[in-house]
Amino acid sequence: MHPSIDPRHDPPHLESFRQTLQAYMDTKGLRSTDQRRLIVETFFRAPNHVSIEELLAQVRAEDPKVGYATVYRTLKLMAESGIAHEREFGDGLTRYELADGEAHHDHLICDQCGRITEFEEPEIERLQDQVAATYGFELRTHKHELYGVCPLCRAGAKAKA
Amino acid sequence: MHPSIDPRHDPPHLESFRQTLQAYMDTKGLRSTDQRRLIVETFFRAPNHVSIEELLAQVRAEDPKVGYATVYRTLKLMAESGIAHEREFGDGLTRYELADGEAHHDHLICDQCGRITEFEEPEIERLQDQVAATYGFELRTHKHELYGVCPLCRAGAKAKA
DNA sequence: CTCATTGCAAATAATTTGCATGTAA
DNA sequence: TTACATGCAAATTATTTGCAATGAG
Repeated sequence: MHPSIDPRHDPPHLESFRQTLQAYMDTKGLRSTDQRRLIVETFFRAPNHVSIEELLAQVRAEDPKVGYATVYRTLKLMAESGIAHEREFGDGLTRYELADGEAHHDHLICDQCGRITEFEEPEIERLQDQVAATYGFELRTHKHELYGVCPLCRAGAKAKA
Repeated sequence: MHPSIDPRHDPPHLESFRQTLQAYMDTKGLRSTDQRRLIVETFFRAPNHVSIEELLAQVRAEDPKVGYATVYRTLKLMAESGIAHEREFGDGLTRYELADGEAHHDHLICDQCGRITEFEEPEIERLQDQVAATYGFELRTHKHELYGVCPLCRAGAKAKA
C-alpha cells in the first residue's frame, strides 16, 4: 500500500459522532432507545459500507427482536444528522458509511468480489470544480466511482489461468 | 457556451447504429418486428437520457398497443448490441442514451430541474487511470456525476429572491 | 411450420409507510 | 401522561419474468 495515497485519516472520533447525533436528536425532540443505541454502536463497529441487511444481522446477534424498519430508520437518522452518508453502488443496495469530516473520498469497486476501496485525488476535485464553473453549474455533490477488478481478484484469475 | 469544451461530436450516424443493431440481431437469430423498429426509431429521435416510461409514451403516440415490457426489452437489446448505454442517475429511474463511439463523456445533473448536461475532461480520465493503477485495479468502467444547480435554475432562483 | 416476440399480468426486490402497542422523558 | 419509537405487515416503485396467443422467416 502506498502510504502517501492511502486515503484513511485519523481514526474516527466516535465520541464526537455520538455527540453530534445526540445534539441532532435533541433539537428534533427524538428519543434515545435501546434499539437506537445498539444500532448506532453496531454501525460504528461494522465494516464501512454496510447494507441495511448486513447491519441488521449484526444487530440481531445482540438482540434478535430488532426489526428491519428500525435499522432502516436509524440509518436514515444518522444520515440526516450528518454522521453517516448513504451510498449506492451498482448492486441495487443502499449502503452506509461513516462521515469523514472535511475530507472527501471516492470509491473503487471490484466487479468481481464487490470489495470497496476508497481513494482521494484533490486534482480531480479541482478539475470537477472547473468543469462545473465552465457550465455555470453550482456544484453541490458528486459521485465518482471506478469499477474494475481489484488486485486480489486479478491474482486469483491469474492463478486459475 | 464555451465551444472548445462542448462535448457534442459529429451528429450520430444513425445508419451505422441501425446496421450494428441488425448485425447483432442476426448473429443471435432475433427477429425484426414492427414494434422493435418503431421503438428503435423513436429512441433515435427522442431526447437523450430517456426513461422507459418516457419512451413508451412517445411510442404509444404512434401505436397505442405497445406494451411496457416490449420497450423495456428492446432498450435492453440496444444496450447489449452496444448502440445504447444504460444510465442511472439519482432519481431511481434507468435511463438510456445513444452510444458515443470512442468518445466518453460524464454528466452534470441539476438537482432542481433534472436537466442532464454532458461533459468531457480528458485530464480527469487520465487521473482516474492513474488512481486505478496506484491501487492495482484493472479499470473497466466508471461513473462520474456532478450534482448541483444548473444555470437556468440559478437564474430562476435569483429572479425570485 | 417453428420458434421468437408480444402484451398482459403476476413475481421480484428493496424500500417505505401505516398502525396498534410499547416506552422514554 | 404524552408523544415518539418499535415491529409487523402491507404498500410502493421500478423493474423483471411467465405464459398463452401472435407473427416473422
